[in-house]
Amino acid sequence: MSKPNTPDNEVAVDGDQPPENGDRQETDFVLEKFFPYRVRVFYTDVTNALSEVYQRDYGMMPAEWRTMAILGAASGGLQATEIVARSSMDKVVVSRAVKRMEERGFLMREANSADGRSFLLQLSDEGRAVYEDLAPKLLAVERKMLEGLGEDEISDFLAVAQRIRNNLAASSRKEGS
Amino acid sequence: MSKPNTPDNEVAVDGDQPPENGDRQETDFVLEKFFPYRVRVFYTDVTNALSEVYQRDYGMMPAEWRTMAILGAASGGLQATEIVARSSMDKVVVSRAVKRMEERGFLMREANSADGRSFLLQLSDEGRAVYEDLAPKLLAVERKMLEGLGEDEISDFLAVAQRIRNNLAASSRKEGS
DNA sequence: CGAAAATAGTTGCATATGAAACTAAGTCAA
DNA sequence: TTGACTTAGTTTCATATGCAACTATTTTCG
Repeated sequence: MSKPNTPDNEVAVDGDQPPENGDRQETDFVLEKFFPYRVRVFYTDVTNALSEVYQRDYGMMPAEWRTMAILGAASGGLQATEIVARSSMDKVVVSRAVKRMEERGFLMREANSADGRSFLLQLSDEGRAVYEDLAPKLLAVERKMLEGLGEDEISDFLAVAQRIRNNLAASSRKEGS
Repeated sequence: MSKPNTPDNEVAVDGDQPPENGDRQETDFVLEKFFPYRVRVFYTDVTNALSEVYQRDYGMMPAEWRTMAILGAASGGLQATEIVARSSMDKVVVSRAVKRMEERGFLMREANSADGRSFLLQLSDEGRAVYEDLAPKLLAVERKMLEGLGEDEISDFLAVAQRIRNNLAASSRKEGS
């Protein structure tokens, strides 16, 4: 398994019709070898491992946890916009996460005197307690998933991911006239 | 198991952790550096690049494209179960993708004489034409995103991803039973 | 100034999702 | 056989999602 979808120019040889489980290649597309497919499978596992924790312990959704993670690290109040920017989540998603967290008493919204359109968000005491409980657990999950991997392997991995993102950004820029 | 939404553990922050230095800021969580966060950002870009194509050209959803990818590579008819197994998608998702593709004339369902519960699925001529159009385009996207990367870099990347998955599988197995 | 454009955030709508219940068919064992 | 269990696939339901339209402010600039 080195290169994804290596085109080996194989022409379909499909003499008759097998009764079941036919598996002949007509084209050189094989989902299991397709790089994006593997990325998805990988991502699914990673993300499930995390959400299992905050879902199970506090019934939180991904957007809520991410919002909490950002607010937990901040000292003053943040605007929702900053959370959007730093979480790379949709603004609608953030809006709803904030709403739900406020309802649950995890965060407080104060009017922003500097800008009447926005609010300053910060964790409540309860929210902070949840954060202090959850953050170490999630860092433990991270540690566990990276177990046995060297620093360099991890940074290489991230570097490759970044280069791929750059490639994609470049090509979408070319089309997005 | 505990009910959802119910913290089944102490929220209290009692030091069972490494010695602190007086400061109560013990949690050092930075979302932007958190490995799973980066994986998500990466995944989002990769997946968007793909869906942009089949979405734009044929209004297909991810599940439909994946179903098509598997059927396109097969010669005989496949059961939905096989698609579930090979796509790592939920069976409900596959069921609905199949339904929609049938409605659109992309695939055909015949009764399975060997097993009355299931059906044999295969692409219609129209579906195959779409597949033959789409597969090369998506392989091109894959090529583009991997541009400038060596084979070894890619295989290292995938190997790391696999090791992480193994770590996760191992730890969930430990908790599971 | 004040009208147009931009921005923060929310909401409406149409669709996507997955867990669990369900139907139908097959398998197993006595 | 028959009745319990398993499996394939669909449906139901409750919730998640994101685009676009919306309200309410602020900014821009003629």
